[in-house]
Amino acid sequence: MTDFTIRCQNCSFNHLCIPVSLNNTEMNSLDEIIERKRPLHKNDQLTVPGQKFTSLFAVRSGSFKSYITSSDGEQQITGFHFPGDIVGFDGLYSDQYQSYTQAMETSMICELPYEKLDQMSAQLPTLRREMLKIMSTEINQDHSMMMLLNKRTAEERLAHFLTTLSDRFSNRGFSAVEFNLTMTRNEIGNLLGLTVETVSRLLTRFQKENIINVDGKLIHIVDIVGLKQKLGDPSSAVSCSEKFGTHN
Amino acid sequence: MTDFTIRCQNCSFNHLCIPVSLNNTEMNSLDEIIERKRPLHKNDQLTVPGQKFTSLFAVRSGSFKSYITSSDGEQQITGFHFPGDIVGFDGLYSDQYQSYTQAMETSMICELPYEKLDQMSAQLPTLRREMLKIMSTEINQDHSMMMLLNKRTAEERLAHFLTTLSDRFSNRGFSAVEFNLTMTRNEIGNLLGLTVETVSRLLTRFQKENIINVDGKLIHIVDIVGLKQKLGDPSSAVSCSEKFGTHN
DNA sequence: CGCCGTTTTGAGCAGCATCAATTGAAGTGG
DNA sequence: CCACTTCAATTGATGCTGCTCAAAACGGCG
Repeated sequence: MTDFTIRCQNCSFNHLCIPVSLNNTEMNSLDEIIERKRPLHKNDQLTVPGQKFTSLFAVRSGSFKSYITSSDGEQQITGFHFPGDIVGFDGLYSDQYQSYTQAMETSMICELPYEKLDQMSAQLPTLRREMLKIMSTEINQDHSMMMLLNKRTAEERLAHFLTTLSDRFSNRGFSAVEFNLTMTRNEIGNLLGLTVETVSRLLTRFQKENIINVDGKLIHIVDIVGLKQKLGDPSSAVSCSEKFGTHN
Repeated sequence: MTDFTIRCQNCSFNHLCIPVSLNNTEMNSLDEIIERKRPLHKNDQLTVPGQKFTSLFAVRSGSFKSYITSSDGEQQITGFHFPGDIVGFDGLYSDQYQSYTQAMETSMICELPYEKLDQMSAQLPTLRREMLKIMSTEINQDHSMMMLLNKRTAEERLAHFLTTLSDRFSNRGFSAVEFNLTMTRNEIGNLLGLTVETVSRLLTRFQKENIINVDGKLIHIVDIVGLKQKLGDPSSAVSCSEKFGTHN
């Protein structure tokens, strides 16, 4: 597809992405099979349940949410995705994607056709291993999430969410203390098993406690230590870091 | 190791296990690398967090629970495992298992040394694909679990749990309507984000409503239709079937 | 400017947790 | 083999966290 002259080599998120464990030669082979497509706009669907599984996708810019739905119309967000994240693993199960993956803003993706990826992985042990590793990470994150949902209070959940976002942005070279939420309060609540009202109330509470500053979608973390004290659990298995954007 | 003259070929759970998509030749190669070890006893740990990742494990008989712990001592059960289930995928992430996997009764396992499995998978596309597929299933199940925990009432959660157990036993050739719980009420509650008391109260309520019969650990499902009516969600993405024993 | 989706704030309520006590079952050792 | 200990399960009384319902303020966009 259109190239846009982007290569894994000079991608600023390659340390988070599939290439992380590949050497230069391997990265070049990977580059060969990647299709870089035109941007998606806000609310565009990258995958939809039932759609034939063909590819994994790496987020190049922007942000996505993944969610599943139940037959009675309930919606459950399973993760938010930022640059470097891989999505689409849910599709391997039955050769059909199981989730919606929707752009939360104008975003770009790298498409990794699975057949080619699979063939490459037969030759490259590191690639083979890396894919399993990413899926394993996802599984561990989901397990941490189960603990968060079952054992933590609303306050602890939101504190986890904010510190995790902070970590993720930091990993990507963005500010760890000031960032824009691309998701609504409603979506945050959906992920965390809380209502909008509770999320809103907690954000204002945190602000009153001089832990954060909230200006609409803009979050400024004033007292990161105070925020971390609100985590029920100082450090869980997979640290919940990178959790809130589970590869789906 | 001691052989016990069990082979995948004649294992009554091979339709649920890794061999499901392999042909006879492939299954034989797999058999070559499997180590069948002596039985584990109740409460024995198959894996422990931090332990070096070496193998995946297939449950051959008995049952296991997997759980993670947080630094403040909280424990979160992430799944129950029955014959044919594969456990250990959590270890790929950092070359160390992340969870405890503990026998709930006297149980047998097949050990699949990962290095050998990986080498085999370079040659066998079906095996390669199958491993990813199993992990993908696990991820989808975990996502269903998130919806269950975030959106369903206590009653709906327990109804889900019971129907899922029923399905899983049925898949394994056991009775779908009468089975023994190998886990305690406490462990059920832990998985479902409920307290022991709530689980106990609900079981007695279901019994009063003539939906099930409870005699200690022995559950008899009297009215499967009535039970399914209690599910908030008649059919979710991965049906939550096979969910409650997530491969960890 | 006016509309609509999002966010905030308040008041009241309920589902499930917590605390407490009893019973039952299982395992242990004398 | 039985007494004792320990753990699991049941049942009741009470309370709290976070949900529900409602309404107003805000903000982006055509």
